Amino acid sequence: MAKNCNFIEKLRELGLRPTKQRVKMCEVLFNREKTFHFTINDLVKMISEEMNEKISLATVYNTVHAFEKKGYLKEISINSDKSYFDTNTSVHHHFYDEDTNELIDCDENDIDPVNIKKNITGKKINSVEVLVKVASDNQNQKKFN
Amino acid sequence: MAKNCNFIEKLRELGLRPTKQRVKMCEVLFNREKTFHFTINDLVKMISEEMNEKISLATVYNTVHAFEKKGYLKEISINSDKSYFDTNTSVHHHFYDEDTNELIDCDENDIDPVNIKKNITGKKINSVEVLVKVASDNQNQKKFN
DNA sequence: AATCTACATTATAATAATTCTAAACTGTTG
DNA sequence: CAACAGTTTAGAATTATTATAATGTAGATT
Repeated sequence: MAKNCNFIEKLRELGLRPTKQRVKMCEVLFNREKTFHFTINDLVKMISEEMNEKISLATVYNTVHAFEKKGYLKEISINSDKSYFDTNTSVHHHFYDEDTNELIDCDENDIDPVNIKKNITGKKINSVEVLVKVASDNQNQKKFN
Repeated sequence: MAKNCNFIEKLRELGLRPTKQRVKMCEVLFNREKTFHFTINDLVKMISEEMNEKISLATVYNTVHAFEKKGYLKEISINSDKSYFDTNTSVHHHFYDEDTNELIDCDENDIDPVNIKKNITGKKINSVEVLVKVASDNQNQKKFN
């Protein structure tokens, strides 16, 4: 991504008022070489450490959800007590390391395209997500009957 | 599943003491024709309505997690504020209707097996979950730059 | 059958993530 | 620059889940 992006313009295009807080958050989230995953808590920490700024928790929630709704962030489903977000909004899948709670992007070549043969009538497919959980020790699963 | 299963025996085999509460929960969860999905809240409601019984919320959590650890329940990842569990512990995937918040089992034939070509070194794959999100209106996703 | 003990259950408190609220603030439009 | 609608904010409220500590109970031991 080019340096000094005009996030103000970008936000305006989206119909989001380019407030000080939103521009700061754009810088933290999108002014990077690589995409990354974060929780709300991570993000608050990044804002305060990298930008030396304090943005109210409620605003961080609001803004993350606004960006998500516009399609610039993706929420990732993990069995967890917290939500993970991803600045990589392209179609891709994840490994989740259950030992370290680490979330790792799958490369395009890591998983073959998922072939969905049936659809729900009257519904469109919004997303197809594969989550591969890995760990050092394997627990096996049985049926009750 | 056969009627009047001896859940007491089953629990003992698992190294779980067959307490009154656990047997009741087995009846609610496993004494059925079809597998199903539930949240903790759903389950508490089922216990009180179907069994006319009150089991402490903490016990419900404890027992669900005990059954999960033994492999008789599976937790399902959805972008959500609550955890969903599944009495169907076989490998299968899900449709999630974002309009109604309904979770629907994929049939074996709905989705081709997912081919994972790379693995994380030193880690075993514990599970592969596909979640297909569907909805009436489709929101498109873009990149920020 | 009474007793013992480790494991379970319980009500309640504590914690944690997220959303709500209502007042103060600020881009934008005219 | 005045007005207004959309935003931010601190803090309260809500919701899901876990911890605590006292009480209860299944199963073994006497």
